[in-house]
Amino acid sequence: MVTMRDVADRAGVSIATVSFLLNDTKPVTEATRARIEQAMAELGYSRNMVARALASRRTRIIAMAYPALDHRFGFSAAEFFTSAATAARKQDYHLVLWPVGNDGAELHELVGESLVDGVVLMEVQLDDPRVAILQRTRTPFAMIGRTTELEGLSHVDIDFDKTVADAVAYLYGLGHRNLVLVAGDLADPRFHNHGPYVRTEAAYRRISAEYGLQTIVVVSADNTQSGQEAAARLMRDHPDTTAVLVINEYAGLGVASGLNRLGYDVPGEVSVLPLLMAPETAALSNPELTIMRAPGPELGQLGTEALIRQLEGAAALPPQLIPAKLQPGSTTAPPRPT
Amino acid sequence: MVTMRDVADRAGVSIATVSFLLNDTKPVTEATRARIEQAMAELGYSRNMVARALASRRTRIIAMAYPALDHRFGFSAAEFFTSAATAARKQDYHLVLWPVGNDGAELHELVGESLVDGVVLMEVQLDDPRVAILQRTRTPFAMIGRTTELEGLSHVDIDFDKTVADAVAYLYGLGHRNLVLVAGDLADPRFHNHGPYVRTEAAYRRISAEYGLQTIVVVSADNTQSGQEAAARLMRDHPDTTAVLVINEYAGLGVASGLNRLGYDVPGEVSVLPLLMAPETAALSNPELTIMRAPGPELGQLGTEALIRQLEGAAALPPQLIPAKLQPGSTTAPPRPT
DNA sequence: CTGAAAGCGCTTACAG
DNA sequence: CTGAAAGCGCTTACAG
Repeated sequence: MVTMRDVADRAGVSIATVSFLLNDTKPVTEATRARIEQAMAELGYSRNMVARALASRRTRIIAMAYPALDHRFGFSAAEFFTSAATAARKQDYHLVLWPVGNDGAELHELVGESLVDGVVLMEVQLDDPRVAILQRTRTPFAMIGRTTELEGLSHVDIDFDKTVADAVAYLYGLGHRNLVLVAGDLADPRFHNHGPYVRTEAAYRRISAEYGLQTIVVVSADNTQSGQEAAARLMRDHPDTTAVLVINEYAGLGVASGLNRLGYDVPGEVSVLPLLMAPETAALSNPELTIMRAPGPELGQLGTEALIRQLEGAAALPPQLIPAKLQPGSTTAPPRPT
Repeated sequence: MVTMRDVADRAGVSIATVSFLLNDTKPVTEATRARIEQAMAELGYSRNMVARALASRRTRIIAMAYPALDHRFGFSAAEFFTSAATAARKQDYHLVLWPVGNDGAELHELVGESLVDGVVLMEVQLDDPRVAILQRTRTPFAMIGRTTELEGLSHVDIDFDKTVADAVAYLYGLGHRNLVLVAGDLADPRFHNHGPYVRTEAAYRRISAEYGLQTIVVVSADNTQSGQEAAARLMRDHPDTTAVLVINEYAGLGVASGLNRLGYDVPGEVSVLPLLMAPETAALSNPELTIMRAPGPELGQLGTEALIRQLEGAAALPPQLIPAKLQPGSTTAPPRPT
């Protein structure tokens, strides 16, 4: 392995000067810069991150903590990760995906090892035990999602209110008056405090009332099968339904295919509009779903940037809420005239 | 931060003894063990991985290099990653997911930093430029997949021959004689040397000939849309078809839904059997697909274990090939009697 | 603008 | 079985 010592010797300088140049921490004359750069090129030097981390007490590694056991890692999670990794790399950080349990045991182990400078927390619950661990160990972190208590916590999240408002406005504008929300299952212990479920459903109840619409909510777990069953249930109990909004990504696929197999024309008879879906998931459906496109890439980037600002001691950005945006597909249309 | 020094002082021993205990590298008497363990507990000590890495010249970090740009990260990749991370943790290693380009630029940067002890390479191409980089830099690595040249390279892969043989035997046993393979698109530059495409198609051509069957192959990209188009094309050109095998995961979804929307009864008229699919993908289809379940978890585990054996200097295991296994669903049945 | 030196928190021969 | 000490490859006051 070629070290800074080797470079310094060949360039005829001290290792301090090499370090100053590499980190751009002190000015170096053009002449010595040239000698050092030539030496590095000739020797094929590259800096040892481990030694740098030990000496500087900064590893420049950020962990994205993902509750792998409780949440499947699908297209949406991949979007988060990819955009976060890109954002980190731009600022000379490495972002790694770290599977952790929701209870925080692995997370505690991870931050104890001094291996990461900070943590981006995904799939934050309203009362997330992982937050307490990070606070107690004074680990810098940013949340994608929100706990109930937010005092001073760096976070970004989906703007559920605006997402639902835009979705309802869109369907209302098409002429729909008989809407149904297929919500998440808060009775499932893994999701009993799941912010997106709670906030989306609350927003829907408020907004549908504002429009003077009947508020009908049916529940589905996040899988195709359950979405299909929800579709059957809701058409049985509410046969006048002309448009369905769906919170869960995979339930959304199931609602669309379930309506199809029940013989309903989508969107001729019933429109389907998932509220938080990745485009790659939407493309799995046939016809391709009209969706409120989940802002995964934006959130991954903003969450990472918020964390890095903390790490660099810059002023914190105010929390940002990003709405999902309408992405046209083939599952929404005006209701059939009666 | 509480260091080994603090623990040693409190326990009245030297830091060397603490280290010997922690690493189990030298015997320690029961009495001192107890004192050290108590001191660690009282102080809440946890070892600094960075210092350990620098001193031992081993970071105990393994990177799983994933070509994020060229391959979407879906359920199959998530299976690899999760099982590999679990296997690594069992042996006191950390496995991190590292997005890299297929050309190897980021990979070169990564291994130059001395941040990882080794690399698990996913989505290996038949002539993968990343392999040369790892060899040149003498970085230990294991491949999930195979290059053409395999001399001395640690690898695990799918047993494509057995997978196809089992799939054809199963359909043949049900009575099918008019099979079609929906293969991958080798004309796509991102996949022109994609081992799974090449090997699966070759296996199919050989095996269908052995059964005395007509060998019919149509091509599809790996998305739902393309799979649907392939379904339409193959039923138009080969209306006698009673069973379809599909290489690509998302094309498999499209073939099934495409047949449905063309009015074919699946599996009454046409059986559909994807050759390499994750169960979570199969569950997205309706009815749920019968699949050859891709051995993602096994490969992730075996690839990681193979790498760790290298890192620990243990004798290499022979390369292992794991077949996909039939997982019953609702898209295969005997052909309709004619 | 550059350098000598201490130090980051461990591991590991070496000695006893 | 235990310890003193060198060293891993850097960064960073401090001094000039």
